[in-house]
Amino acid sequence: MAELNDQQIRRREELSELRELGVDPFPPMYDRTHTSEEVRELFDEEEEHTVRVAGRIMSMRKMGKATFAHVQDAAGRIQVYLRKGDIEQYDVVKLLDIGDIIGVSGKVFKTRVGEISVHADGMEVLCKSLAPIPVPKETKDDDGNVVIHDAFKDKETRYRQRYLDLVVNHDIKDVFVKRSRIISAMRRFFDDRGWLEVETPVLQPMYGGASARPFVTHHNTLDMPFYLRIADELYLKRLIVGGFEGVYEISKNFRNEGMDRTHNPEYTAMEIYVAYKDYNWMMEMTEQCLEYVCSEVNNTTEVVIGEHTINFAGPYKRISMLDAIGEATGQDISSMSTEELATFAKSQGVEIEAGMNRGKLIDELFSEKVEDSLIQPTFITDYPVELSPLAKRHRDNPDLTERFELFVNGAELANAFSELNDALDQRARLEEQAQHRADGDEEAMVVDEDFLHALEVGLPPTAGLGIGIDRLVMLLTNNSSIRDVLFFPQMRNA
RNA sequence: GAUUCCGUAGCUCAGUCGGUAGAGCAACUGACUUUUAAUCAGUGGGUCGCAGGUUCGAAUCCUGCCGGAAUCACCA
Repeated sequence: MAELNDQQIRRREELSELRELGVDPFPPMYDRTHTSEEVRELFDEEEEHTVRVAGRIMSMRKMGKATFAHVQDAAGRIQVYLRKGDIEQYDVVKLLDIGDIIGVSGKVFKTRVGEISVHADGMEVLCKSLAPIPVPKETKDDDGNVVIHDAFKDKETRYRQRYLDLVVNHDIKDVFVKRSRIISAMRRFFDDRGWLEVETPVLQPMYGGASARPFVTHHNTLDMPFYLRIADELYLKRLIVGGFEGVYEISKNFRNEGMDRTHNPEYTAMEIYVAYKDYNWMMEMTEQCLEYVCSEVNNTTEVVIGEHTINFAGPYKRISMLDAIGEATGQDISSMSTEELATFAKSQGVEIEAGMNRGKLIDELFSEKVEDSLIQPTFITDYPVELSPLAKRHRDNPDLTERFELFVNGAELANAFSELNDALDQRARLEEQAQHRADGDEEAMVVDEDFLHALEVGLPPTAGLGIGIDRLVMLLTNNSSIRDVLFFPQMRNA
């Protein structure tokens, strides 16, 4: 442990002094009757109310024989008034610090300046805080807005010590509460339709369902490698093979790739598979789901992000990938040869590398020319087959797949397709992936024989959808960094 | 991976032209029984991210490294 600073030393001394006064600085429980919010609601000029509140001291004004302190609980803050004579051992009050957790019993009253407070007749230390916390102070300006002085805003410390961030910057709790509500609203939406929430392996002997590099670990007893899942797609489809007709999983996935403001090595995805449905049906379901979730958590389908107001009310614009590129470039690329496409892509500012296939070129063109402009929710449909090894070929064009991605605010939010259930086609496509892998593409998929066997047993027509939960939370809470919607974002060792 | 910026007391920050470290809050001592950025008087607290270099002298200039942020690239 690092050397103690003067404040840590002092607090340890106070701990001993408390014990000498016969005070247990870490008692096992406190019988709280009201939250800070309930106390404020309870106040009545006519009738006197007695309450027991508890929380962390966030500010303190000691005045010799009386002390005012603000105590913070999950609901907010309440001022307590501790006066010598009213409290059995006022010496204990003198030993209190900002950060200590206390319980206070007493009568609810209003101070001279009108703040509802608790006039203590008893005070118990519930946890002596041994490490000082940042102490921003709040004032109100002439318009009544809260002004925070010396805010605790160092991003690194806030991410590394999120508990401090949550204590001090209590507003940020709202983001995480909303995150929780988003997930539970989505869960409610699926449960109401009779689809089953399931759990599939995080540790997988063979990874699949996406193109990404995995984290590898090792099982000692079995003496074999395991991979942390990059997706749960192949397991969920096995469950549809098994006869479930609607399954979903809210899944932590792990991808051993770059980190930036939209990527964290572990992140949350929701994947759902529904039998006898196709991607057209899935687009409607996605619209309904997002509209529902958004209005449940924000009481409106509109979200303001930067300079844009995004509306999650359906229906969303639908346009095929090739048409979207056509609109953006004024050029119909659907009948171009791969060579023509490469030349055209280059003319549009795409960096061309040797070995880029038709699908890759189209994808690059799309990223370069279209993606950023997709602000309102937009379904981009019918991706090239090379880009979509797990998606069913399009009913009208075997070079394309029945796939869509949903773009919002210039970024991908969801990915879905009519699932490929032709086992022989799936084998051919995975073998092609394996060839890419052999050629050095570390993100290409591997051939999963058991998954192929499941398809041979038979997967009914099925629609599947994946939604990036972190990105959805970012959109609905107006945050531009994934780190701001994760309690504990991954950080390099300090 | 590239570029730019940042790293000084527990927190927020200042530190000029290179001359040996400052403020507010927090802490400590004293006064104060309705304060609320409490007030008043006083005190202590620093490996200036780390390691080198230049210099009589480095928080300051140079190089490398560590950590962070932003932008870009990569990532269907």
